[in-house]
Amino acid sequence: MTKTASLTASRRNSVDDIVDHLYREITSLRLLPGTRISETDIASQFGVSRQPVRDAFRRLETMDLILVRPKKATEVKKFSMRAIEKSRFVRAAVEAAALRKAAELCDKAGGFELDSRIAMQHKALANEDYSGFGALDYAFHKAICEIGQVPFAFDIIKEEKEKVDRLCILGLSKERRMPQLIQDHEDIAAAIKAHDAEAAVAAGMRHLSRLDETIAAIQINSAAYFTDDA
Amino acid sequence: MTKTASLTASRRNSVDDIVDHLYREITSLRLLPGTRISETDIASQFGVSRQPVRDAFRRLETMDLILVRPKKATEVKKFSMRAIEKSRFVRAAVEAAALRKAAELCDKAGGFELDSRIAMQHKALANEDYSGFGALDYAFHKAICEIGQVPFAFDIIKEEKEKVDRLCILGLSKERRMPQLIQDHEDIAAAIKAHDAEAAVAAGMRHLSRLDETIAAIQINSAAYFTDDA
DNA sequence: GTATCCCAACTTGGATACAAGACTTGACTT
DNA sequence: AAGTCAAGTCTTGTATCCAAGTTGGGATAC
Repeated sequence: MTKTASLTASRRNSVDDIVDHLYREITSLRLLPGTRISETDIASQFGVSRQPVRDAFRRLETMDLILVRPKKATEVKKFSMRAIEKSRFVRAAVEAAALRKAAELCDKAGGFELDSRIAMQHKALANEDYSGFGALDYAFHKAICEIGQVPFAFDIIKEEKEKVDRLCILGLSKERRMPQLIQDHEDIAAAIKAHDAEAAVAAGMRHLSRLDETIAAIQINSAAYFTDDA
Repeated sequence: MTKTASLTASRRNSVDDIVDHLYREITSLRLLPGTRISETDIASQFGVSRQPVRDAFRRLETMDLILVRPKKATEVKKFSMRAIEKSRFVRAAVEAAALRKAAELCDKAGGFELDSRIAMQHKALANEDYSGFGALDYAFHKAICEIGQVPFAFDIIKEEKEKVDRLCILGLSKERRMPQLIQDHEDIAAAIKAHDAEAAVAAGMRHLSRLDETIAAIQINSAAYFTDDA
């Protein structure tokens, strides 16, 4: 989650619990876009009054996860292609910048780090551990940011990635895409190790573009979960 | 503040009014970082109960503008160099991507657009209209995004720019920097019109780096408004 | 049988009362 | 005179009540 994690740690009250719970429910798609949720329902689920739930709703609202329609109802926000394109653009820009830095600054230890992460991905593929691949994918991109000495870049990538990950649950299973994604990672790692910034960026953008196809397919198959804004 | 108190609470969503008001107060630095604000105080200022103010606080909290310390107090959040660096990185990455696209796609009309905006900036400089320069600066960067056909890129640039603008009020007056900034804009426009992406990015990064000096100076002179996190 | 209209039940928004933690200030003790 | 402890007053957190608007269903008229 975006917030200041270190500070919220000392603030474990019921509001945070409700926010966390609904955040997970929504991002995991257990609560589908368009689902109506009621303050009183959530309140009784947690055994508290409406007040903490209201606070939680305000936070989720500014996080753009729910849509509060006064006097009518509150529902899980639908996907917006406009928001997705914006998110994709940010991620592409940040990832490109991180890749350039990584290609410039990568040393032997960095190269080894990338290789070992890719090896773990191969192992996950061999073990058919599809659910664990997500974390390995995150770790790979995080390693790139660290090699490029732009650790905060991963914060942004993570934020944007999470937004889209929710969407991708609707798509095909990962197992078919995994070999392709690992191959992309190998291309990226090779370019970084060769200090070839442009090749690294090109490989990174190719990697990202896989997502576009997936999203396009989902948009067609699950049109009901999308707003018709753009 | 007192003049609009009862009027703004007319028939609009009072929560939005409170958020807007506090947002302006904070970003304009009329409310300095560290200033304590109380739910009951704001409530009586607006002539409403604590409830709408609480809702507003939740929104401002997720916007990272205030820090709510339960049972203690709520205060205007201080500047964090970590957050500023992150913001700078995002902006640099997005701006670089927009500049590359703009250099690729710029046509005659786009070049004219850039030139005319720069001409307006020269005029503002001649008229010593320092306060109006800010809007012209925004417009220039927005034009770049539009030429590059990435309109949402400006949304992000604007967001990040606003965060830092609050800080820059503490710095030196713009009048000394204006000629330099306009010169930067001319370099950027020339590179875009020449379809030289790398030169455009280089000029854009040089433009952004001016901010670093300003911020460094402010950090020293106004250390009280900064957290000591980074 | 169908269409229309009204009312009841649902939703969130706002106000108020009370609870609980933290800081301040004062008096009391040493 | 100085240190310590406790009460008071500040803060935000929570519960509950009422207001206002929308929706859907049931009853009634045709």
